[in-house]
Amino acid sequence: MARHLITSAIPYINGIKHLGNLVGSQLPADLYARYLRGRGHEVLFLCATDEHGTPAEIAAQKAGKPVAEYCEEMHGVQAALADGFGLSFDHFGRSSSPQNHRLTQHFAARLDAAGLIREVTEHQMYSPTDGRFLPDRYIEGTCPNCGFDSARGDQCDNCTKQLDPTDLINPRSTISGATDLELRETKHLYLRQSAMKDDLAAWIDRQTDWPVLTTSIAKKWLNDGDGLQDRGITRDLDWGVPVQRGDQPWPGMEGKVFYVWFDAPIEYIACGAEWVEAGKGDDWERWWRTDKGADDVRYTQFMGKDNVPFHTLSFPVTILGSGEPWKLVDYIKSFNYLNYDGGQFSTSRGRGVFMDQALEILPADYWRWWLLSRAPETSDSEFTWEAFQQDVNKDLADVLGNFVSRITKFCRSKFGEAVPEGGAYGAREEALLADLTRRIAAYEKSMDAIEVRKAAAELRGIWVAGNEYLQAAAPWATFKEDPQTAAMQVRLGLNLVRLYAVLSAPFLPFSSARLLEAIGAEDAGWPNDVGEALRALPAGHAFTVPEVMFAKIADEDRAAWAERFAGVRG
RNA sequence: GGGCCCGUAGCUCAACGGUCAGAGCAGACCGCUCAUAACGGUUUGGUUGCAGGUUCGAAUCCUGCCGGGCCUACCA
Repeated sequence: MARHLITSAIPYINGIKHLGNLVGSQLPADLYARYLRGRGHEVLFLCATDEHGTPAEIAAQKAGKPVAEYCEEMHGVQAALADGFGLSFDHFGRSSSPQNHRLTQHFAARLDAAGLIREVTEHQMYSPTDGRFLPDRYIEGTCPNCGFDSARGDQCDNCTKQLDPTDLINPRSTISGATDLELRETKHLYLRQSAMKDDLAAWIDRQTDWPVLTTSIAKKWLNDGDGLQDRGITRDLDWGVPVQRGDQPWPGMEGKVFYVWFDAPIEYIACGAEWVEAGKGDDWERWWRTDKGADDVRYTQFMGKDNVPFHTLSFPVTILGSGEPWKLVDYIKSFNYLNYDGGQFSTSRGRGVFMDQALEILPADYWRWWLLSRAPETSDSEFTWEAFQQDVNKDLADVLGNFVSRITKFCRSKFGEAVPEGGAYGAREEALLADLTRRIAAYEKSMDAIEVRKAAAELRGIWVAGNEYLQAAAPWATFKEDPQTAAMQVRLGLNLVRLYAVLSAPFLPFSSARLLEAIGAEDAGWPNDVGEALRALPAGHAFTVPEVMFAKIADEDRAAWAERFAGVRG
């Protein structure tokens, strides 16, 4: 038994996430956490909402609420959706928690003491009308290069030229439309990432088993142009962690907060403290401090590719630069993007399926299965309703659901609703055991390596093996000549249902629970020995025939949904 | 502009220097009738984007070209 710390990239607070966000971090992290728990390992799986930054303040303003109240509400909404998808976080925290405030300020003090923070005076656009400094993206104007009239302050979407907000002709605030923007002087703290470039490079070079996606992005940032740049870690905002050195004031930084990308990863750690505070655990440091028991912990992070620089560079600088024995990540699993029907998911245009809508139209396991079995591991992948319908109907309804249906119903009609007695294994059964043993080992290997699509394919193969067995054994034919042998075949088939429920639980937790309940299984332990696992339900054991496990998606539904989610959400 | 990734059967993907390039879906045929008209078997289908090169041997390594995607540091 090993100890596994797992974190999923923390979702931003300003709205409901779409399926692309879900499959990029939280869902695979949950798959891995459930699998490891199933194997009997000790797991701490943490996630939280990322609540600071300009977008949160603006979203709150639009909702007509104080930002703290808005965040609390949205945290509740996201927590409920996470629950709906069966995301089994040990704790779902908040980056705005007091624990994170304290820890973020603590790290800042340590980094400052280590000489890794410097002050920089710079000029930024300020909007008196909005009463705030505006990030480059919140300023629009006419592109000096091509004349496009909606160029953003960081880049022109029309000619792709990179811009500085001061380059724009007739700049205006995208929040209020105000044009009375002025350049103001302001002072910020920068994290001297450049000072740790060599340490980071050496650390990345040692990670030979990480996904190419992860290491290539990290190396790009390390070596691009003049190398790793220092990064501003403070902002002129009201909502956030106040800039302090530990619990001491930071002269010159009054009224400023830490940049959300500085405090967000620290929340991974603070979330452990929240977990204890919530009464769910009693010692978070044994997961996070290598001097307090975290030496034997394996720490795995999950994220979309856009998050990789912060997890391979900025956050490790925070950890290493502190000079304290915090647990550093051991493995980073990153994902590409899931596109929607020929384009990108778009939150602003309501294009694609969002978590709340997904749960309205179908059970969570449909989404979990499809998203995970087609996860964008090696390249971007695409959601289409045709593929979704076809794959889900085939894999879940026809292969798994129908297997459960045919064996339970056959037993009920010939032997009643209890596991039949009699008969003994022959060559066919021994071959099945050998086949399953091999397939389960392959499944475990893929899950251990977090090769999600491969694991799904192997699980499906295990389901298919059940149908192959029934076809070959043909208990409906055997029953006429040799009821004892038919009883043995049916008993084996019913035990396969229990085995499938156990093996499928990481992918299909809700369906797995339904199956175990229907079949009346008391033991849902991972099968260490297949032969033994297939004797778990003894002769005479009562069961019930479950309702249709997976109703098929009809053509009319598919067509209606395709239209409904094509764009423009309320 | 720079960098990275990808281009393999109609579709989604696997093989990452070595037996006839594999699997699922879709298609065709056969079988079964327990089952959600479900299941099983057989089978059609590929000069592995193009052109060169290295090698006894290349989908795999190198060069160039064509096509697609992503990233490029003040959104998070």
